[in-house]
Amino acid sequence: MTQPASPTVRTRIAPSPTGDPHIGNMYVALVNWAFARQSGGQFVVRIEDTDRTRFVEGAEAMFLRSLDWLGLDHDEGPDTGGPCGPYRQSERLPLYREHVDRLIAGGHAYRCFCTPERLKAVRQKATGEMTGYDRQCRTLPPEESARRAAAGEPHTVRLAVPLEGQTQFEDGLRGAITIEHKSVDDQVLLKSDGYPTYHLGVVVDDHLMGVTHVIRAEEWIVSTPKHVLLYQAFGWDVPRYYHMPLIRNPDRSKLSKRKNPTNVMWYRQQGFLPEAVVNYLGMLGHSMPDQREVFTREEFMREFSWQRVTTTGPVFDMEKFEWLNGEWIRRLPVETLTARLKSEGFWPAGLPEDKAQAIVGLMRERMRRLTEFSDAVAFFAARLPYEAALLVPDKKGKPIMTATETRTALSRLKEAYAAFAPEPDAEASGDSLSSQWQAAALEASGRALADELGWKPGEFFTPLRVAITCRRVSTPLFETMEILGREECLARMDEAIEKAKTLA
RNA sequence: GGCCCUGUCGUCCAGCGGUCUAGGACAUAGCCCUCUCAAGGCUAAGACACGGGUUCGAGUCCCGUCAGGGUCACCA
Repeated sequence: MTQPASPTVRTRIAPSPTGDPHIGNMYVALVNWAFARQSGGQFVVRIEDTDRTRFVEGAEAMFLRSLDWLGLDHDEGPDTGGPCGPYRQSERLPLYREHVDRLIAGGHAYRCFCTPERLKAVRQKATGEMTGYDRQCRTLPPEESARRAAAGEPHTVRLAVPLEGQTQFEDGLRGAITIEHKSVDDQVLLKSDGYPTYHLGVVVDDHLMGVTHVIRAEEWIVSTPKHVLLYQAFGWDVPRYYHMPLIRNPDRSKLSKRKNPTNVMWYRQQGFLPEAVVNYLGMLGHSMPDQREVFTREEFMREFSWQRVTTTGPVFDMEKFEWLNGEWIRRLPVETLTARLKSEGFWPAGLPEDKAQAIVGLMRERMRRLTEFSDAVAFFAARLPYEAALLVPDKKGKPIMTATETRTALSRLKEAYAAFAPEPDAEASGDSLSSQWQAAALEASGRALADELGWKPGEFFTPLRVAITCRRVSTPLFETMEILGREECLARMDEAIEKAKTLA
C-alpha cells in the first residue's frame, strides 16, 4: 500500500481562523488525516492567521473542536505542540522575514513601494492576458530599494516570477500541469504589516514542518507554480501535490454558505452524527474498493486510495446525507443512541428515565436526524392537545366511522384493556400471559375486538392511536402502550372518550 | 475575457479497449409487508455532452467544439 523506503509521510490541514469551521475544510482534513494515518505518518494542524482584518476570535478553537468531533486526531498543532512549532503563523513572523530576505538577496523577490491606490488603478486599467501587477518596482535599483526600506517607507515584498518560460508540476490526481509564467503575477509574499501572505507562509512552513504531501482543494491549482518557484528559489524539495475536487452547491458553484449550510457545527446541531459526516464526506470524490457506501472512519482510513479519488466536483446532496445519517442512527446500539441524544441536547424534559431505552428503541428505526426525536416522543412525557376530530378515522378526508362508532370503539377498547392486570410483574408468574400489560397481548386483544366489531385493524386502531399518542402518526401503538403503562393508557382513553362526545 | 481543472442516470459513485443490450446507492414512481409513520423487500423509469480521429473493436486513448467550475487581492 505504501512505500516503506520513502520518508515518513507528513500531511497537514491549515485552516484560517476567519469564521465557522467549513465542511469543505473537514473534507480536505479527512483525506489528509486518512492518508497520514494509513501511511503511519503524522497529521499536523497549522493555523494560518496572517490576515488580521479577517481574524475571528474563537474560530481556531471551534475548528479544533470540529476536528475532534469527527475523530480526526492530530499529532502536532497549536494545542498539542510539537517539534516544529509554533503552529500559528502569527507567532512565526521572524521566520518569514528571514526567508524573504534570502529571496531578495538571491534576486527572487523584490520590495514594492506601490500604494494600494496605485495598485487598484493599475488593475482597473489592465485588460487582456496580463491583469496583475505591472512590476513597476521590480526594476528599482537594489540600493534605492534598500535605502527606502531603511528609511521606513511602507512596502511589500513580491515574488519575481520569471518573465518567460513555464513551471510544471505533478498533481497526484491529474498528472502534469503546466502554467506559463506570463500568466503568473508577481505575488505579494510579505505584506506591509510584516505578515506573510498565504503563498510565502505555506511554502516556508510546509518545508520547515516537513510536510511531504500537500493535499488541498482544487482552487489552489493555479497558484501552485508560485509555490514551486519558491521551493526552487530556496533550494528545497517540492512536495507531492494532490488537489481534491471542490464540493459544489446544487447549482455546481463552489460550496458556499449562501446556498448550502457549510458550518460543520450546524450539522451537529441539526442532529447529524459524526460517523455520518465522515462517511458522507468519504464518499464524495472517492469510492471504496468493494463499492460499499456505509463505512466507518477507520475503514475509510484503511481503504483510502488516490487511485479511487475522482477529480470531478461532487454536489453536496443533503438528501443522500440524511439517508446516510439514518443508516448510522440505526446502526448505533440503543444505549449509545440514548447517550448521544442526551449529550447532544436532543432529550426532551419529562421523559421517564426508566423507559428511556425502550423509547429510543422504538424511535431508532424512524429517525434520519436526532432532531426528530423530541417531537416524536413528546407524548410520552405529557398528554398533548389534539382536536377531537382527529379520533375519527378517515380515508382521503372522508370519515369512515361515525362519531358514535368512534366512541363505541374507544369504549369497548377501554373496557377490554381495563380487564388487564396492572403493571406486568416478572415475579407474578401466576397470571396468564394474555392478561399481562404487554404489547403482544394488547395487540391480540385489540385485534379480536376489531374483528368482532367488523373493522379493519388499521382503521379500528386509529382512535386508539390518537387517544394514546395524541397523534395520527406515532411509534408502534402496542409497544407504546406497554411503555406508557396501564393506568396512563386507561386515563388517556377516558379523556378521548370524553372528547369524542363533543363530536356531532 | 486570459489561464487552469472537469464532463457516465436528477445526485453520489462503479467502469481503468472487447465480459456495457453501461452496474450500485440516494431521490422519484408502483407493488409487497403492515396498527400509523418509518424500516425492509421487489419492480420501473433514468446517463456515457457533441464531432472528429486512433483501433479489428472506444464510455474507456488522442484532438476539437460546447458546457460547468476554479482562478486572476497587501484573503486564504
